[in-house]
Amino acid sequence: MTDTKTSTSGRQSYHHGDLQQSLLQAATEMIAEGGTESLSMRKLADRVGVSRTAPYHHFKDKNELLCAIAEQGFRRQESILNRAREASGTESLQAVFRQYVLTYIESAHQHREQYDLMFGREIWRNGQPTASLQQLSKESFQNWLHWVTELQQAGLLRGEDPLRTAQVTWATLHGLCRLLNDGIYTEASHLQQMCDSAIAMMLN
Amino acid sequence: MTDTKTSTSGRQSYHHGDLQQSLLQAATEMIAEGGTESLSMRKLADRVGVSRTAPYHHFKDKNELLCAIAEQGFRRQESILNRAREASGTESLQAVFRQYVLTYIESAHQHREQYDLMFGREIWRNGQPTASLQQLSKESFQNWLHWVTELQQAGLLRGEDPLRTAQVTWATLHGLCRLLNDGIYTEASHLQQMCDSAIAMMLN
DNA sequence: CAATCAATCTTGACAGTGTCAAAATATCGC
DNA sequence: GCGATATTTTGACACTGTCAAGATTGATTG
Repeated sequence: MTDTKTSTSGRQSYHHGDLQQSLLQAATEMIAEGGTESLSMRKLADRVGVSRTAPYHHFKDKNELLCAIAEQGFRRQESILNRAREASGTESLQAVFRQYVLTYIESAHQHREQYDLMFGREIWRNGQPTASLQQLSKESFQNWLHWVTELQQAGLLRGEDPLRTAQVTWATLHGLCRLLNDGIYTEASHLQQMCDSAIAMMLN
Repeated sequence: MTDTKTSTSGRQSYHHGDLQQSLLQAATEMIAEGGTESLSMRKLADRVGVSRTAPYHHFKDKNELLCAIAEQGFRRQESILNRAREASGTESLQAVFRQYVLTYIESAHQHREQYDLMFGREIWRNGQPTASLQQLSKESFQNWLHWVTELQQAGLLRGEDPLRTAQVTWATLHGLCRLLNDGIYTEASHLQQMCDSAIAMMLN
């Protein structure tokens, strides 16, 4: 009768047509608005216009849904890092590095709730990270490790053991993100200054 | 009739006698065992041997209870820092600083769940931090800032603006704690190496 | 086209949660 | 001993995640 199926707007047939994708999108929005805690499976189902338990045919768990959303975040991070590494030929390494740090933290701040989800206890402690999420996050760090190794060899970054250096520098970025996101001890307005201070600490 | 009141062991009278303290203690234990999420007001009441809503006469909220527990954590941190600063006269500054970093991270790891509570979203984002908790955490950072300023003046730490330096160095510590606690990208067995790597980055 | 089958969605149900209101009980100041 | 006050309890409500069983549809065959 009416147009339904893959159309993202009109749904009144029994089968939604594209529930999985709609769920992901709506859930991402809800998390962005009010954090993981404001996302309940029931409200989500309501928002998409479907019954409470319908989502369970596309995601085994709430946990699995959250993992899927976290994965998207890791993919965004990956693309940010890749863009930076690609630009490494054109500009000065230090400028590229600084830009990356800024972009990383700004992106984490812009998608703060998703960032919290990516590294928060909700997934990594309470729930269980999906196999694919684990792999993705591992690859993400491997990417960082590779770049840090290069930057070290180029004489830009301090430190000896590349692995330790990668861990510590990343911990610094991560710590800053968390502090900014949670508003502890820091204010968002000081972002640039703190970044520069952090970079100065890491540089050779 | 029977001995009750302030006695911490025997309770069978209507009035518990020392509920507030017992609640705090039991809640701390439960959190240490299974994290914030495994602590429910009802289970807590059960554990202390009291009815579901009794705790609400001593803590307005679950939030307030959590804040009280977080406060204890801040007090422990404060004493760790104070001990370090007191020892600054006897030993070499660098050795004292290294010892502090190690102790901080080890303590955060030992009381990981409480540490997550102290800086996690549960309190600082979902709930609302108590006025006293806010003050305590602010003082905690002020303490750190003071020491960092001293260490900078003594030529031990890098950086220019003491505030930025304090923020960034602390973010590094905090980031390491979180990674260790959540087991992301790091293993607890590398703790010492990572600490030394981090310290090398901060030193002048 | 008709019949079967698998995918998809819904309704009903259960145990668990935080927390409010009203009632019960004990302790303390007089 | 009596009344005020502090403390604890029972009942109730709305909300959560998720399981089991039934209803509805679209796809696949004969």
